[in-house]
Amino acid sequence: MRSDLTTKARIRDASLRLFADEGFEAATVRRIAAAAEVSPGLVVHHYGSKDGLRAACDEHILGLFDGLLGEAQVADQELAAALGEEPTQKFGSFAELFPGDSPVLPYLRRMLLTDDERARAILRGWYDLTLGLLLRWRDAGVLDPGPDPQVRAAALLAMDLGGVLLRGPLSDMLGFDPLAPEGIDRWGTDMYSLFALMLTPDAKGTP
Amino acid sequence: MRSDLTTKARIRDASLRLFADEGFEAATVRRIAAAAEVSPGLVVHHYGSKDGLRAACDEHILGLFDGLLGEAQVADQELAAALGEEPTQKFGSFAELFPGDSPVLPYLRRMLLTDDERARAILRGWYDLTLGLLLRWRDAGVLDPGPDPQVRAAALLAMDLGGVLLRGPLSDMLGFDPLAPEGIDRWGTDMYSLFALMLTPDAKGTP
DNA sequence: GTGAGGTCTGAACGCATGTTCAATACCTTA
DNA sequence: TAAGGTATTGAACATGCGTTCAGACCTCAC
Repeated sequence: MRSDLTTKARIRDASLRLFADEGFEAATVRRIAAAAEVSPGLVVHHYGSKDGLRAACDEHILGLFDGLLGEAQVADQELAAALGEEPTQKFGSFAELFPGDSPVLPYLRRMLLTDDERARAILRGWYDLTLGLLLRWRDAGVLDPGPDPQVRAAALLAMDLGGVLLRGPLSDMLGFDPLAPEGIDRWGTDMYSLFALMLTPDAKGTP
Repeated sequence: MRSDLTTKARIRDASLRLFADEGFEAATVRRIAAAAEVSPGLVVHHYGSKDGLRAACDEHILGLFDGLLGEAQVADQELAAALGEEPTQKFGSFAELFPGDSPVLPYLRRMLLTDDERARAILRGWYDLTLGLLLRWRDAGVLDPGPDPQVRAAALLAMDLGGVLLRGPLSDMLGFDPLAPEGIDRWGTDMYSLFALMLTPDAKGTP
C-alpha cells in the first residue's frame, strides 16, 4: 500500500470533511471533486460510486475508533491491577482523543445522526467499557454508581457524546469551544469533578 | 384515512415527520405530498416553496419550545420562594415534556444537529435557566455546583440533550427506549440521583 | 519505439428534483 | 343562479444530480 497522500486518499479526505459538515446527500460528487481538485469522473473511477465513497469513509473512521477502543481496553486491563489508585484521572473523554480541527469527531457525529448501525456498534463498545469500569470500581468499594449502573453508564456516555454532538451550541453558550485544545481542560476538569462525586468517601480521602 | 386537521396543517405535520426522520434534503416534496395525500403542486401552493415549508416547521417547533421555556421560567420564579424544598424533584428533563411518539424531539434533534441558529437560541434559554438554578441554589447553601458552574450547567444540558440526540443508540445499549413512556422513569430516576450528588449534606438529610 | 495498463478529463446521458402553470373542482357570497 | 375566489390537480419545465464513456495522458517493461 502506498503513502497516504495519493489522489485517492485526497478524494476520501475531501469527502470526509464535506460529508461531516453538510451531510451525505448535500455533499455532491462535483463539489467533492472540486475540493479534491480532480474531475467528477475520477471520484467514481476510484470508488465505484458515491455510495462506495461513503463506505470508504465509514471504514476509515470506524477503523480509527476500533483501534482506539482496543487501546482503551488494554489500558483498562492494566488499570485493573492498580485498582483504587486515582481512578478519576483515568476517566477519559472522547473529546480529548482528537485534535480540535480533525474531521473525525464531526464525521462520527454525522454517523450517529444518521443512526448508522456500525456507529452504534462502536458506541456499544464504549458503553460496555464504561459499565465494566463502574461495576469493577463499585465492587472494589471505590465508587458508587448509583441505583442503576447501566443507566448511569449510558448517562455518562450521553454527557460525553453530548459535548461532541452539541459542540457548536455549547461553544455559543460558554463563550469558548469546549473541544478545542484551549477549552478542553476547562471542560474536562468539570467532567472529572462531576465524576468524582460518585467516589466513595474513602476513595475521596486519598488523592 | 385522513386526519381532521386542515390540509395545510396536514402537509406541515407530514413534512415535520419526514424532515425529522430523514433530513431536509432527503425528504422530497413529492414524498411529503404523498404522505399528506395531496399533490406536489399543493405543497408549494400553500407554503410557497420547500424552504417556506421548512420555515413553517421551524416556527411551529420553536413556538412550542418558547412556550415551554416561558412556563419553566414561571415555575422557577414560584420555586424561588420555597427554596431548599426538594430541589431534586424540580430538576426536570427535556425528554419528559413530550410523549414518546411526538415528532417534536426528533425535529429538535434535527435542528440542533444542523446547527440552526434559532435552535441555539432556544438552547441558550435553557442554559441560562439551568445556570441560574445552580447559582441560586448554591447561594442558598443547598447545592454545590462544583468549581465551574457555567461548565457544569452546560454539561448537565449536554447530558439531558444527549439522551434526546442519542435516543436510538441508547435504546440499543440499554434494551429499552429511555424516552418512551415505559422507560422514562428509569432514565429520569438515575438522572435525579446523579443530580442529587451535588446536594450539600444538609439538604440531603431533609427529604 | 511500442504497446499495455493505470490515471485522469470533460462532455454526455438518464433521472429525480423543485417549481410553474393552465385547468378543474369546490365553496362562499350576492 | 351567477360570480369569484380558494383549493387542488397533474402535466410540463429547467436544473442539478450520479453515473457513463471515449479518449488523452502518463509510466513503465520489453
